[in-house]
Amino acid sequence: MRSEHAVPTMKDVAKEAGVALGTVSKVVNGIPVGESYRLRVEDAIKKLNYQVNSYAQGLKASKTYTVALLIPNTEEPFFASLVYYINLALLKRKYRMLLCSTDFDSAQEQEYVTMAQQNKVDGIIGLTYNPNLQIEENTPFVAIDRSMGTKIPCVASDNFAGGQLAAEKLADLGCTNVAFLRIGSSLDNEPNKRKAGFENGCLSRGLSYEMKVLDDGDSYDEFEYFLSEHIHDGKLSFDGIFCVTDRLAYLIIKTLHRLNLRVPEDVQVIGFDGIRPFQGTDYICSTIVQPVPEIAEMCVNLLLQENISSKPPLVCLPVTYAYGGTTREQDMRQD
Amino acid sequence: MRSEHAVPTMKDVAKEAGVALGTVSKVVNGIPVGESYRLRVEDAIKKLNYQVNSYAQGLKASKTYTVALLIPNTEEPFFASLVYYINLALLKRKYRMLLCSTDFDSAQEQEYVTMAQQNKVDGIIGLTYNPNLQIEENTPFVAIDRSMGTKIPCVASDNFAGGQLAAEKLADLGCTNVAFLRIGSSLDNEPNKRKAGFENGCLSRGLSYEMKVLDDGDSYDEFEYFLSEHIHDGKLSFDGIFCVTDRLAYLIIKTLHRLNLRVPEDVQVIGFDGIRPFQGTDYICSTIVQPVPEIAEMCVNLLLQENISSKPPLVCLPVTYAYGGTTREQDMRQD
DNA sequence: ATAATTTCATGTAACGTTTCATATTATATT
DNA sequence: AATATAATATGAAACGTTACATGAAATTAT
Repeated sequence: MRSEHAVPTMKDVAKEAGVALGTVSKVVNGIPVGESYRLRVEDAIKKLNYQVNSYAQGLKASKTYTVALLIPNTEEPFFASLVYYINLALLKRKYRMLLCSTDFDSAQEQEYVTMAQQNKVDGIIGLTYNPNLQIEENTPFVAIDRSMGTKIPCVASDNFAGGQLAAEKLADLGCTNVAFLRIGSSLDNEPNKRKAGFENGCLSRGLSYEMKVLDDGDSYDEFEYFLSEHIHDGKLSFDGIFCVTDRLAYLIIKTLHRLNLRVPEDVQVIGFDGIRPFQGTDYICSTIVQPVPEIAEMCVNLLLQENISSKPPLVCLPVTYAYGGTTREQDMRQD
Repeated sequence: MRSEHAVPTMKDVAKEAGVALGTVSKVVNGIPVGESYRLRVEDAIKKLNYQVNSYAQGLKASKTYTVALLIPNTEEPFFASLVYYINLALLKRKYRMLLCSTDFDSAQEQEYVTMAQQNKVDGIIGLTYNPNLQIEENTPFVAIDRSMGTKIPCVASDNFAGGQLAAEKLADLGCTNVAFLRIGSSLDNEPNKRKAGFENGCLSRGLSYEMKVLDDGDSYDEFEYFLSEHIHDGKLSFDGIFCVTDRLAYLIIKTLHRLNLRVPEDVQVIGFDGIRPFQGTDYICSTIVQPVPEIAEMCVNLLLQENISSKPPLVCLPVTYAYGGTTREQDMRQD
């Protein structure tokens, strides 16, 4: 006994329309077919409410139309934004996304790469921290923010230029004595170029600067010590701070308030990423904005394009500066 | 000519191990098989680096092990959190997620439901706003935050209790004259019960209260007018405000600052959702926290469970209160 | 009017699994 | 020792699609 809700197949459509199986396939795939045949098939499709079975297609084509995205989590705003735009770029091309959140865990990253290959994804986009991730030769891979050898293209913001831009902005805003604060992975990744860019900018603009760089395991408290050591008579010796991320900037601003320093009156702060709370129009702090939609589009483009020969090893996309209340451009304008 | 990188199939494994196809299938699926056979197959699998083709499995089983998630976007913190935990709950069960961001657009919601069914997903979890969404009978569906008829289970926080809790907290914190602010869809959805709960709490605690409810299309500015109308001699007539979401609370707090009112000194504010900026430990405001991990787990459970008979029409999960700097529990403790 | 050519629908094979009826081997029973 | 029974490996069929070789019909050329 056939189930009452048996899902119709091409065979059913062919029988209903009185045509051959192959003809139905052609109509479904938009391949030209005699007018009368097309109409009959289209009617039958509507009548039976037929929908193609993408699994059978996938089996036949040995293509899955699925791309895995490896990302530490999907809650931090920058990652959430990447997830959103990459998913969008994939859906636009009729691809779907297998979302793998790795929680910054190397073992889990490897596990997901293996799993992704088991699920026979057509490719992987990865923002990963595992320095010796094993990727199968025949699985297309695009990395975000970290070069993983010449065979794998890497997409990132122009982090060096971003660091430089931050220094230049602080100089334009009247700073003379600035600090660079960083916490996070010391892997050789693209975001770590922000430091060199900032240094470069400080030198070319004659800013005196100090660096405080913490590692992944270090305690955030060291920043508080660092800052309080630079307070004399209630005044901070820096008039500008560049934080490696908006996240850090957010925490530093809180710390500065605890230390009875006002932002931006006593010290101006610039972050990096371009986070806007609740998808609003305002940035959480003055910041160097990463072009997330463009990064997403570029990743998907590189991953799915066929002409492998032309894949560049590193694509750096331009960043911009945005005011977010923690700098003093108003004062500048009043001049 | 066979490609050099031909992907190995069960057939290849069977030949390599010198056993039948069905035996390989059993080993792969963990079905007991003679010791010597198992070992030979396992060796062959390792040697050929065989991985099952989930598309062939899907075709045979007419199961896709894919669940579509319909959600307005993946960037707003509450949604991002749902995406994260639902994805996690699905991966735990070897399911994958087809992420569909609808941008609050009814037409797009319908489009995605249709597309999800074309992709032959095993079910759909949806946080949707389209009041007359067409869902196929045989596609399992679980709704979040909005009842969609008796056949479709709905999972939500206990919004009524949350509203009540907010009123009680404000009363405990010494408020006597409070306001409820809401903006958003006027659909008959679960979150809109926060208002009734709050009202109920105010009545039982003898708080005098006022409500300002705006619709989706309305301008946020009306809140600013509303608040400024209640300022006399620089003092706000409310000493407590309950905002329907943390997002609104965030905006209202900014507005209060613009109106030269201090939070929590002049007026205490409680939000709803439990948003923590940058996945930190601190909440963005004092708030009623939604149990997102539990909501996610419940959705997946309900969607994938076989015994259809026992599906409850509405599951309300308990909320909690969390301090987030915009209320004055310190003052209470100092008593 | 017949032959040559083009056009296009047909239907079978194949994609890589799982399942199930059958065949084979090992074990227990008389 | 010979048969009955249990245990288990085998391999063909089927899932729904696409691609391709085949053949039928229509068109053009002679």
